Amino acid sequence: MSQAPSPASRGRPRDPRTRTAILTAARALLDNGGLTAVTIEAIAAKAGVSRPTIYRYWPNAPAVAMAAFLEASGAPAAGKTSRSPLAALRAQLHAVADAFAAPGGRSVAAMVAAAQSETELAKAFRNEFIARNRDAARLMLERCIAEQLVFPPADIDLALDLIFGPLFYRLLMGHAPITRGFVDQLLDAVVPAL
Amino acid sequence: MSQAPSPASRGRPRDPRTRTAILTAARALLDNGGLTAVTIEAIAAKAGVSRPTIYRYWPNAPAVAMAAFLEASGAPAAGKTSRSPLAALRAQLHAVADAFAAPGGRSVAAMVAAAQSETELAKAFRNEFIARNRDAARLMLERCIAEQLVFPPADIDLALDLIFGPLFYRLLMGHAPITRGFVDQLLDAVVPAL
Amino acid sequence: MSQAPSPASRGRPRDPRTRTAILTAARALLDNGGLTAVTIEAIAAKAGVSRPTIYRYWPNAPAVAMAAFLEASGAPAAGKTSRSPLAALRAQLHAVADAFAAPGGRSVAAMVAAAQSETELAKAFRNEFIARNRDAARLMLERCIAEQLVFPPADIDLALDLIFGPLFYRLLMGHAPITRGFVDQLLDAVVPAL
Amino acid sequence: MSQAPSPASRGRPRDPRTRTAILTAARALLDNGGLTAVTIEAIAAKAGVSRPTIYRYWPNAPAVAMAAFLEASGAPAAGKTSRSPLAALRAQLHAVADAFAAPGGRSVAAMVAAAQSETELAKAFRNEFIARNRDAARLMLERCIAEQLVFPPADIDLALDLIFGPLFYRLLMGHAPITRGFVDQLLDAVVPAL
DNA sequence: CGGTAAACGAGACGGTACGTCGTGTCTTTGA
DNA sequence: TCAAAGACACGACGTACCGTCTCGTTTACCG
Repeated sequence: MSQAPSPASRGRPRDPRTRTAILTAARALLDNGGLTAVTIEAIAAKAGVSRPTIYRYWPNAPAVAMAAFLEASGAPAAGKTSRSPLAALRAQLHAVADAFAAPGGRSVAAMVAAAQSETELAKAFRNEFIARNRDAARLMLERCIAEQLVFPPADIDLALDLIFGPLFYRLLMGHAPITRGFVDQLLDAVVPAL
Repeated sequence: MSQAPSPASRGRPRDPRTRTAILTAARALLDNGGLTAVTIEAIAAKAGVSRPTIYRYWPNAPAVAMAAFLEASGAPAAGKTSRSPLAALRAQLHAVADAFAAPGGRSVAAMVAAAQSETELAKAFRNEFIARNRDAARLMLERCIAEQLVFPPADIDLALDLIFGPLFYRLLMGHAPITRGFVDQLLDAVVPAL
Repeated sequence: MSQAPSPASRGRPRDPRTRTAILTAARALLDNGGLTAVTIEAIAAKAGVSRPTIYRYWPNAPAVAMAAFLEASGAPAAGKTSRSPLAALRAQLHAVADAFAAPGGRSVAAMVAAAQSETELAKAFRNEFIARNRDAARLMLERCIAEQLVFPPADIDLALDLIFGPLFYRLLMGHAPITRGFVDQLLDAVVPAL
Repeated sequence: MSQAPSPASRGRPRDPRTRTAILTAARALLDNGGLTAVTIEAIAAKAGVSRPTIYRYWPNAPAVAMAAFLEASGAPAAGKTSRSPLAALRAQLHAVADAFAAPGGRSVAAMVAAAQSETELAKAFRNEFIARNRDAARLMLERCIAEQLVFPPADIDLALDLIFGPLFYRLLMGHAPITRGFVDQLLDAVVPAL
């Protein structure tokens, strides 16, 4: 009966604990059980939240899983700037390798899989997780170039593909383990190629 | 009361058309709709076969999909031996790139995804599809080494990871297209690194 | 600590248009779609009113429907006193028959149905709608008796049951139409029986 | 792979206990709780049957309730033929009155209500329950006429409306109890009117 | 005239039930 | 013995309303 031109929030505000509870539950389910365990039903039960509430936040189960995954996989530990950029890059990739090798690494693979069926998820995964890793590595590479530790490559994106490609390849195929030694070999082979 | 227990087949033999019909239907569903479209229900309807029959051949839907995929992705076209092994390797990878870029490439990604949740599928995919590609490439590489076209690398499997990794990386992330130019750049960077 | 609970209104008075809007919307939904279409959600949307507001007026959806129905089914048109009371009674029942036969008649049936599950509604329906019709007819009957047009029946309530019973029976069972001819036959049979 | 022109049943036959279990559970829920208690969920739980199974038999909850009701309200006890047909009619109506007055009478009202929203249910209720009662009464009436106990009425269906209408009217409105005395009064008024 | 109390809209939230889909198993009949 | 048809329990889906609540805003009255 009266108008409602309020610019900012209208209605009852969302309880911030709801969102957190959902994502925490989803993350836990993802870590055990993998992607198929992340059902709306299970999340609702574990988070103590009703199913419709989850749908108020995300459109379906994989979307929740992706959100939980991205939230959890925060910013990659920033390489210490004190070290040489080449050492920093190596350290950074070691961190990625560790993450992939750890039980949580299965989640990464699961999210890659999930991103195959829905464009929205693919975009989110690419723009958040993938871009995050690439950007960090790109920064290091550019510092190396600036300090003339490596020869400027024709295409820095190709260089990033050369570095990350084999890592994900091993993660997803599982034909060989992802060790620190593997990362070292990888860098030793790629860096001179630039 | 019962006669000779014929050592081989007992009772009504399996109609070979059944198996074919199932795989054909599964393949069709995989190509449109992707992995989620490959349901036992849909296969049964499309193949004109009952659901229990499918279960008599495979344990679940992803397994049928994988079988259909592997059956369809036959042996990679053998590189002409007349050419230089390096050119043959390049030609082979061009073929892979073409396959990945084609609509069927989505199926490859789908199967990678499917292989994440079940060990059995992962093994099948690795031992058939991945190994097939790697073995073909390994053969070429070894010929190159034999003809002293490339320096013998410390680890030939690492070399294969360097080659195939970026290809799958692009396929699965979709952050950049998989062109023949990309393959050429890739080889130009990797080969001298060996 | 708390002062006089001012007997009359405190705070902002209710906007009279709110009540009207809700009842109008409920009535419209009742007429199409029937009772199941009368949901709080739909009323709120149609009336441009928030859901809690409706609950401030009535406890649940059927109650709103009943209120809307009773409000709409105003007093039965008073029979002209100039005519003979018997003719007036007949005219009155013709009006009821017309109302039942009209599309709005479905609402009557719907409210009978609604009254089955909740005592409160049953009481309201009985005391308002049923009583209204019975009282009007009783008045006419008593006039007939006073004017010695009919023999004084033992039980006037039974007489009313004899008159209204078949009408509602046909309305609710739908095994035969409710025509004016039916009303005439009904009266012709019942009146001499008294 | 082969055609299926088998005339009789194909596939696994329905377990007859399933149907019974569902109807029994529905009937129990209907008797306590009324129509709103008859939810597919509750039936499934009580009958130890899965929800989809129920949907394989009936399209929705009211339909199950109706089926349960009709199954339970078997044939009306046939009046002893040894008595006079008038006495038999009276006895039959006494039985109906008893049924209406008993707790199960609420179910009858509930089914009348349910029949208001769906044509299919209305038809079933009319053709089974209503017709059953009417036919039994019609038979008695016709015998009375044959034995010249009552004057042949112009319209026997109207006579049935006169008899059953008030009964249902009281059942549904609840403004007065349904006693045997009421039935007697009813007959005493209606029979001479014919 | 300014404080207070209620009306009101918006929307979050936990529930319950819905009707559907797909799964994997089992039980028949028929080839 | 294979195969087709279909019954069945199970689990999850995504949706619709429910009734309650917590806000922010509005509007009257009353001190």
